[in-house]
Amino acid sequence: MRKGRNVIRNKHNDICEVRTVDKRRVAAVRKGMLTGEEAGRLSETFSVLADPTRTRIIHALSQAELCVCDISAVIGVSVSAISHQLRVLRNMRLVKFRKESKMVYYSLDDGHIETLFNEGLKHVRE
Amino acid sequence: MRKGRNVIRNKHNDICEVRTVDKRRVAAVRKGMLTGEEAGRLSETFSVLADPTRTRIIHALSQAELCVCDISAVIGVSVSAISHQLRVLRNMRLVKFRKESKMVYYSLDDGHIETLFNEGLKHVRE
DNA sequence: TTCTCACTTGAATACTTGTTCAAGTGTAAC
DNA sequence: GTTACACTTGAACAAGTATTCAAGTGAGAA
Repeated sequence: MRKGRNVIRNKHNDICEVRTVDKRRVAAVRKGMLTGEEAGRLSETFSVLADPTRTRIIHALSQAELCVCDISAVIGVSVSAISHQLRVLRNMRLVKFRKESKMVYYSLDDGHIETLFNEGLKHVRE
Repeated sequence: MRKGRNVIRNKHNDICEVRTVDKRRVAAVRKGMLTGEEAGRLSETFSVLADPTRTRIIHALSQAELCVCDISAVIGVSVSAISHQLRVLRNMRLVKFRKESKMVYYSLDDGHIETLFNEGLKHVRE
């Protein structure tokens, strides 16, 4: 049985437009809810894989350690664009690199992201 | 042993700036590479979870079937914004809905996405 | 030293995206 | 009929992002 509608107030103490329909259910779900910070970090993690260039970089590096220009050749995107994306991946500590004279070799530095990638691939391939 | 640098040509038959360093490795990786379409669908899938509002909606719906205004109340985002995001989730067939008079009840319609969500959460919580 | 090469970086541009606001739909109550 | 309500939708705006281009770095070859 559904409870009556209730007007609630937000933190600014304004009249809140939101009306809850099922107070009990809302309270229960809200209790188990992600914190704003958790939701933020979670979506940030998924954002890394939300770009086709980055997914392809990660996929390529899951197969072999590669230098920047070889990643560029494999994926068919300019060296500059790859370098920019590698910086994103570096900042998130998802790849590591090794310098050998002029060359810079990149490889994956996070097992989780590979798991996530493969889980996503499974979903796409049904 | 590193092979010599090679200038390759792209599909437009222009001289391509990209030089491969290790032809064999590049060829091998390229062979197992994702197609452009696969990479696109993969990153599209991850894009769904790349927004905190959507991750919270999915998390909420993984706990209970909820109407729009209750989702709004749980998450603390306007009904309109929630509705827009629900459309995205509907278009990707990740949620289903059920109408009961004036109310619309949403619930998850894809087990894969819950798996992906939980895998991501595991990563975030270490 | 000078030159080339592999890569990085900053600025600019074009594109995408999330939220708000206002208007609109359809159902139920009055 | 009118009103209230739950939700949807389109337009507009702001914020974020991926790529390109040009310049810069630093290591090794000449």
